[in-house]
Amino acid sequence: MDETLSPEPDSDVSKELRPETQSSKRRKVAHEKTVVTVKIGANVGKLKNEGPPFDLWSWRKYGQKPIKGSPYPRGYYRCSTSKGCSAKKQVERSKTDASVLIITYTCSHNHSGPPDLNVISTTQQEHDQKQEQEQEQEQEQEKEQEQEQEQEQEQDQKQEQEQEHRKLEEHFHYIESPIRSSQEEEHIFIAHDTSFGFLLDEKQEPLSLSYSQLMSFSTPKLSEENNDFFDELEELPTFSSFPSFMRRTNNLSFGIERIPSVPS
DNA sequence: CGTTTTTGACCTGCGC
DNA sequence: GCGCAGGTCAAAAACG
Repeated sequence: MDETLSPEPDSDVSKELRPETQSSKRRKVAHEKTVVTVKIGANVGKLKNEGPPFDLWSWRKYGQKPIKGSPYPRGYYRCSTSKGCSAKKQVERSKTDASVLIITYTCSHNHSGPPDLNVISTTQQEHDQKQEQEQEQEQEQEKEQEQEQEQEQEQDQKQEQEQEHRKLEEHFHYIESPIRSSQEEEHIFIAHDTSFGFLLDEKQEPLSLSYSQLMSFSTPKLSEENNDFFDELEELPTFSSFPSFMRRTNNLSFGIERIPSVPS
């Protein structure tokens, strides 16, 4: 409003704009910071706009900024499930690996959790194994991408729905590893997935995490063909589109039929 | 019509 | 003290 347009030199003005005094803690103190690294396959490109709402939360995008050193911009999302919810998340692509999405969650939800969430706890064994697998997969990532691009067109959607189930369990790994980049608690969830764009089935069994983790875990989805697409546009996909369908239907059956409107 | 996305501008924190 | 980068807000546009 006026304040924004004509900010007075006085520092008081800024406070009026942000009654929550977040201005001071905005950068310094981030309540709970959870970093989620999601590895996605090229398959995701299929479901252009809708990925599986892992977290089942509704996110509203409120900003986007190009990040220094990264070819991809960072998207800022806010929880729209509840008005007073201060949960936020930042979604950006790894500068080195376009197939890796880095989602940073801040603050927790004030309201009750999403409808259905199955709980699974990742064991340390998995944790270790995943880390090793991760490294291997990273190397294979490039190969996979090429292969997937071809396969994705051939694969049948119906089959995917069934296969997804298994794939999720096999390929989707969430690794929680505490990292100390700051004083806050940070966890890294690394999700290896070669075909995730369907876990939101009615079954909802595939994606399972400890509730507290899932609480802030969301699944972004790529749009379009991915790499090329982003390379050109240099922008992140907006995975926050699922809120709309979420609210309307219970079964979360989003448009698998949705065909990427990518110019052939 | 209501909600969400987009986009530019503004503000704050940090480093030099 | 200045400049840079990141983060948020708000108005307009787009979409369902």
